[in-house]
Amino acid sequence: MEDYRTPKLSRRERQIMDTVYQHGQMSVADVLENLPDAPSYSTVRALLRILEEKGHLTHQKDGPRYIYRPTQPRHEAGQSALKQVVQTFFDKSVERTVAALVSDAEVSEEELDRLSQLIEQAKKGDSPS
Amino acid sequence: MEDYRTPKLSRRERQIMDTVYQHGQMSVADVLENLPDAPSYSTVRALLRILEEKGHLTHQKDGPRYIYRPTQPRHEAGQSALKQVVQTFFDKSVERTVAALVSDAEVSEEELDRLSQLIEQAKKGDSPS
DNA sequence: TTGAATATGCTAAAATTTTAGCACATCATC
DNA sequence: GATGATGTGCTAAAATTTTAGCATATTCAA
Repeated sequence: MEDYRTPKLSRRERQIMDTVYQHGQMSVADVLENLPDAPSYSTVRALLRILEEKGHLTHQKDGPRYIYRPTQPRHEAGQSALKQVVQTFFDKSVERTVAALVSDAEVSEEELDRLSQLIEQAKKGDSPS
Repeated sequence: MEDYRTPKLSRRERQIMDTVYQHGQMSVADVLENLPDAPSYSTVRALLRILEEKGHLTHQKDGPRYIYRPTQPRHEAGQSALKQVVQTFFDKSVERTVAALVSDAEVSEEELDRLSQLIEQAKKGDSPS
């Protein structure tokens, strides 16, 4: 599946994809509300149609209205987005990236504990190649 | 400073900013080489000029040519980009984000150790609010 | 010091993106 | 089963982005 962050989407298209990923699924009205510099209803519909044509969204009917969802699973798109950031800003280093994440403050003591556990698990569980 | 990932940059502009952040600083020719679907030399120059106008890049002369650098420090832009991804794909949870990072595999045993240390330091060092 | 190579400055056309609006469908309710 | 509210389908104009090209400056080496 194509990463929607590859440079094939326009500004508005990307905005919309981000919102939809964040919310899981959305009606046209939902998207409109969550869009910066909100354009018109028509506009949003047009963009959603285009994104569906390109294969990034699907919709299903919910009574009278369409509900849109991403076609690519969220965790997959997330991995891909993350990878991009790691590559662009952190020299492909997971370590540096985590450092940035925990230095951002607002990470509680508890969360740090859970992070420790997380990493311990990773040490055991994963393929020790 | 404005985040260059806010929806104010066009597709090409964002491509260029990413490359420049990744490389630190670049000449026009450098950028051209590193751009997907490479356009013409003129095109790249035009885009760089625009990005400079918008305040995202500066240039200095290196002999005959211009060398471009981001105006916003890399670590700052990185934080900001990271934040966006965390928000969009990981419910604003640092924990989930780190989980995704270490589950991507290709994280060596050693690196996991360093991550442990990193977190231990964070526990001590940071403001224990 | 002159010429070739390699830069940038600037302008305008082509292509794409973004937007709005009209026509028609569907739904809920009175 | 009319009617108002709220949907979508489709088309085309406006705005922006993306591109290329010509003119001019600078550098470097013979």
